[in-house]
Amino acid sequence: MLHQTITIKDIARELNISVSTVSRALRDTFDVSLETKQLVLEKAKELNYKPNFNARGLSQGKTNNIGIILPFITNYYFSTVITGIQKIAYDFNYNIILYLTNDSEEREKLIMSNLTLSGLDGILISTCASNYDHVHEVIGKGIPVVFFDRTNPLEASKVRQDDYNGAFEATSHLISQGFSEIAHITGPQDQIFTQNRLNGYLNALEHYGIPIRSEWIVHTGFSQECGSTDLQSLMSHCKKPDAIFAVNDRKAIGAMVQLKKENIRIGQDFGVVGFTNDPICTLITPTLTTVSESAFEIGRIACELLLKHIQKVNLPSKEVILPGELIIRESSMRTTLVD
Amino acid sequence: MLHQTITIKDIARELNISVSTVSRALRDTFDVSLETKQLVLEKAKELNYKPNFNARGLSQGKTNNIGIILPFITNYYFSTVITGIQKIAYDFNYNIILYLTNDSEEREKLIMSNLTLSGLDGILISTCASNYDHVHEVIGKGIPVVFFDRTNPLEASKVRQDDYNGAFEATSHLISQGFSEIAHITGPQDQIFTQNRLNGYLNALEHYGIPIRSEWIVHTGFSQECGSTDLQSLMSHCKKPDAIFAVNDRKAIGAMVQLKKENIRIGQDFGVVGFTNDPICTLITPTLTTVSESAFEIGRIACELLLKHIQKVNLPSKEVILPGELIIRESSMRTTLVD
DNA sequence: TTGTAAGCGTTATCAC
DNA sequence: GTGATAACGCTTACAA
Repeated sequence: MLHQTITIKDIARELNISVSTVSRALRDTFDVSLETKQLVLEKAKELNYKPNFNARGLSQGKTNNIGIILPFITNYYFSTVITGIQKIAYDFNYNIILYLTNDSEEREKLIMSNLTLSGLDGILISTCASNYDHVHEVIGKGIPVVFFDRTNPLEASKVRQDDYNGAFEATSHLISQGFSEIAHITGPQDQIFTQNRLNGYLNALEHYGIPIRSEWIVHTGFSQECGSTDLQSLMSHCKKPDAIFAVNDRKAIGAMVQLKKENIRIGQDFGVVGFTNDPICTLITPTLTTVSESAFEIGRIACELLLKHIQKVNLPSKEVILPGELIIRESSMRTTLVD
Repeated sequence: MLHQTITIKDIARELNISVSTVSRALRDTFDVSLETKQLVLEKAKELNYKPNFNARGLSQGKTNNIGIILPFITNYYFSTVITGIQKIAYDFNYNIILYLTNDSEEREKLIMSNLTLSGLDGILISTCASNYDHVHEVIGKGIPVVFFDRTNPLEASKVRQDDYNGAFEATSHLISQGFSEIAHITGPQDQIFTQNRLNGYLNALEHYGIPIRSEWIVHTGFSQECGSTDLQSLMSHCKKPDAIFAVNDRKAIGAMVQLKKENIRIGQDFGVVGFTNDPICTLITPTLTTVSESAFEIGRIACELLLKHIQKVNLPSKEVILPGELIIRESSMRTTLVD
């Protein structure tokens, strides 16, 4: 009795009707009598019938699987996005299949090219790549793709936060607190969201008539460790900054760790602002000012959009930009009481 | 040309051979000549052939998909476990499909019963349930299941950390630091890992001849907020503890937040130890003493074990217990310099 | 070593 | 409304 699964054939046989009728009844099509439909559903329940998705997929050309491709899941932002995606997917009876690129462009391309495309109805991707042939190929095969978080110049649907305005507000806030030597520590230059945050920073400085110093813009990685080393290298210049705007909270925290080591009073003497609103912001001392990203919403909206594309083949692509919100905490307040 | 996919038929036609030969060549079976194999592989590459996993799954009765069922992914521990699982799965050409239960037993059962079992070769689960009929049903159908993290009394393969010893060491450490009024804040009583940590705590007290006070054992939820409220309620007793061992780092941190509010000096006057070794432990002030869990390893080993079960039908089940390691930081050190 | 044909569980296209 | 039957792409006896 091991591995013996119930199929529509079994239902058909027991009910003395044809498989096509059973199939129709189960799918609730219009051309089946209410009576037989009842009978079939009852019998299906009785036998504990579960549809075989491989067979269904093979004959319909769809699978109810969507792929998620992203760099990591071990941070607040991405894991929350996935939770949002999962919610919608689950509600609409889609499975999500997870692929991690480790922020490696090579790996991302490998995954995409090996992708069992026949097994995926659509793809949600936060790309770490700097060119997009591999995405083109997939789109060319008619598989809908929706980008989230990290964006790109392709003609495709995208869901992301408003990086430019968030960065503009963050920088403006530092200026309003009286900081004027503001550095920016960020990630690789080839990411568009990185560029947007940089532009927000630059335009805020410009807007307030503060000179821009290119040596105060540091491009390294996204990790906390990079935040620490970035700060170190900034402090080695003869002219030192009195505040930093970091591309994300992890780097901001890395910088704070280093500032503490150098006995610089965060808030009072040195302003720090991050980006993301990782829950950790409220746990560290001092608490970290940041720009909130609606991670769950981004996941939710991206998934909804993808499902629409899956349902309707030539749906025009669409870009959704969610506003962030500046959340002011101790790390940027001159009046903070550091404990 | 949209959605037009290359099948083995195309390869067969172009090469003037039969589909079965193509199939054999692609699967690298022994009964095909080296020559034709070469030809087929070349042509496959040329046409950019990608196998259809639905078809393959349907005919072989396997899918190369494994399901992961767990409460959340938005914390360090689970997201790291998944990363470990993903690594192995990817290396062996398996996809992982993610299901989140939100720590709801009802939801877990719903997911399991709706599971497109035909679409899954095996399941990795961190169950939040207190009875296991739903798991039995799946195992009964011959789908291999490996439990990770949270354990249970079923006859099945399991991979988990050594909760008992970790808790024993954590508590012993507090005692060795001179704390003697040690409370334990933990999760729901029906989880076995919770019970194990509780037992470790109890036996350590016993071992050092310290009386056990049942009012100092608080069962609530696993969240940080619960940690704060637990501490509050402990401090409302006339006899107050001078240390806590928390079931996880989140609750420990919640307790620390509350201790700070009450102006109690953590480390010097009040010892705190957590469990997990979330990276946040090193970022908060004071840094948090904890028991490390090998999250990535647990994922890796669980996945390897599952793949073995998938390959070999009647592999005897096996329980792997990974040791934790006490990591001593400021929160439990009487000599700590709190900044 | 290769080819033929049946079969995996569904859905879809016809007839009736 | 219902029932044959072909098809989806692949694997796998069995034959040659």
